[in-house]
Amino acid sequence: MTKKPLARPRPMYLEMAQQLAAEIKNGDYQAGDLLPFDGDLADTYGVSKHTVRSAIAELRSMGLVYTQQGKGTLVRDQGGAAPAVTIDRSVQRSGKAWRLSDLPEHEPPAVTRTTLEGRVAALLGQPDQDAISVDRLLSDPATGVRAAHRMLIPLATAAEVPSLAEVPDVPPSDLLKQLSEAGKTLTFKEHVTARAPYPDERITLGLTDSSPLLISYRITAETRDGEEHPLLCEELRAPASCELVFAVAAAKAATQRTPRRSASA
Amino acid sequence: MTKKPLARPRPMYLEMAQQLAAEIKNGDYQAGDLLPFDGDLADTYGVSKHTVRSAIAELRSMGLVYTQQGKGTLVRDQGGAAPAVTIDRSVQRSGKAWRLSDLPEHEPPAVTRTTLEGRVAALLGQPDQDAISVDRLLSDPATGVRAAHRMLIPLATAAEVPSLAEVPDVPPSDLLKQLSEAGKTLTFKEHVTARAPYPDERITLGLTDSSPLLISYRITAETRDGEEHPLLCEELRAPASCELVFAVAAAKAATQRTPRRSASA
DNA sequence: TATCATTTGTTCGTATGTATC
DNA sequence: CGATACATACGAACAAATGAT
Repeated sequence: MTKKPLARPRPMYLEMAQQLAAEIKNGDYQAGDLLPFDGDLADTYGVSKHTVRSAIAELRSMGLVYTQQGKGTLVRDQGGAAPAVTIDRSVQRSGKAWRLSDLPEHEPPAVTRTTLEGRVAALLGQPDQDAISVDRLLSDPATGVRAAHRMLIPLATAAEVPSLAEVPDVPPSDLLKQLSEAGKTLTFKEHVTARAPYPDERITLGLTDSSPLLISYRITAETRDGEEHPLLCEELRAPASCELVFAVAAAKAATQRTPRRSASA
Repeated sequence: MTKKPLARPRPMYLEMAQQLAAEIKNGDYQAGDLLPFDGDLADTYGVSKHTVRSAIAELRSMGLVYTQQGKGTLVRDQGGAAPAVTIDRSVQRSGKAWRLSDLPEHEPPAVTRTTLEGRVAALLGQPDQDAISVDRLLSDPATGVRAAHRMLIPLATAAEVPSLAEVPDVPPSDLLKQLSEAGKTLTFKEHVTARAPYPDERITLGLTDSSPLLISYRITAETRDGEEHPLLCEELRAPASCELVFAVAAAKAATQRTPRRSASA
């Protein structure tokens, strides 16, 4: 009289999510369509509402659908074709004037003083040193997509170029101009990763679900004595509905030097 | 009798996740430590085990902890400082020889013929055209981290440079060399976004949870008649424990041209 | 404007399966 | 083998948001 565990290799909610995902990508559900509601899906699949919710949570975290309380579960407009917002991370220069393309500010920047720690400290090579932090909340007027931008000016850099610290909440390109006028040759590296947002980030960025966050650090460095010395660090946190675009520099590899310490180059 | 929309209490599980996240980042729990188990946490917080599970699911998707069935919930080794693997996406050139830094292959590449669709088709500007697809599963020997790499050679490009299609499963840098030898001037753009993995991607990439996936498209283009014509598209899918590094080109902005169509530059 | 049905969100309780020690 | 602890699944109740009446 023992129950047959059905010998299913994968959990039912994943099976269900995979099937629904296939149907969405197959076009059975068009973008903007409402998925059948919890109860109906539970009946047709012969499972409980809870299992349906787990499956839908999977679909949501995959970015295939989004849900609105009181309305239903809607299929995302995803030919996978176009991201909601394209954030251009290119750097342009004409003489000592720089041009960065950024989203418009949503609020006036907040200037604070912080201690460098974590990934930022590692990238700047200045753990436990102090820095001026300029925090901005950016917003794309067309879509309402928000992103958080933080410009970190280490005190060591401000000591070299004091004008940076006087009015730190100017556009980032102005800071680059001041560094150029101080005689520095600037290079740029971007470090990109992703993670799920923290609860407070979900609020400030206006995220409805826990879809991932793109994290990008732009390190502005000067090349001195053949070595790169980091001067500034910008941190950008944007929802994954965005796409970051980089114009990649094709460095000349005449001299074969590999100063990178990365495990896998 | 109007409703106060402001004083909304946040859901308990989010509150709990935020507090636990703060404690982890505060150092109350060290890397490798076991979190108190469901039942104890439920008692101390005065909630049900189900709510504890929701909170822990949040922490897991944030990458702060990971769980092992039968063992417990462990705190990730994350000073937030160093990513597991740094993937160098720089491009180096010496004459007509190119050098790309890639992870070692885990299996011999699989060559198939596909039709361009979705984001890749949009980036190449060739919807519904055919292409040669070379799929590789990369693996970092030190950490075991895996990544999926796909090189797409549109038939239009193969028609211009037939040698590409003859042996497509050579290292990407070899393809660049052939393009260079065909007299083409190459430029590179990377488009980076993130999303949660599909179930099959979780399997092939060996992911234990649904932490995000970094998606990067590298478009190799030639500049002809002042316009960029895409030639190749590489798709890289890597777990978010990785970090992608780009050396950003500082383009000269002497002529102010903005051919980008992006909504928010 | 207010009410109401619909649908998702959150929380509880409970039970069973399964991996680890 | 047994205890522990996470994973999955069912059922139920109420809260909150939405849209229509």
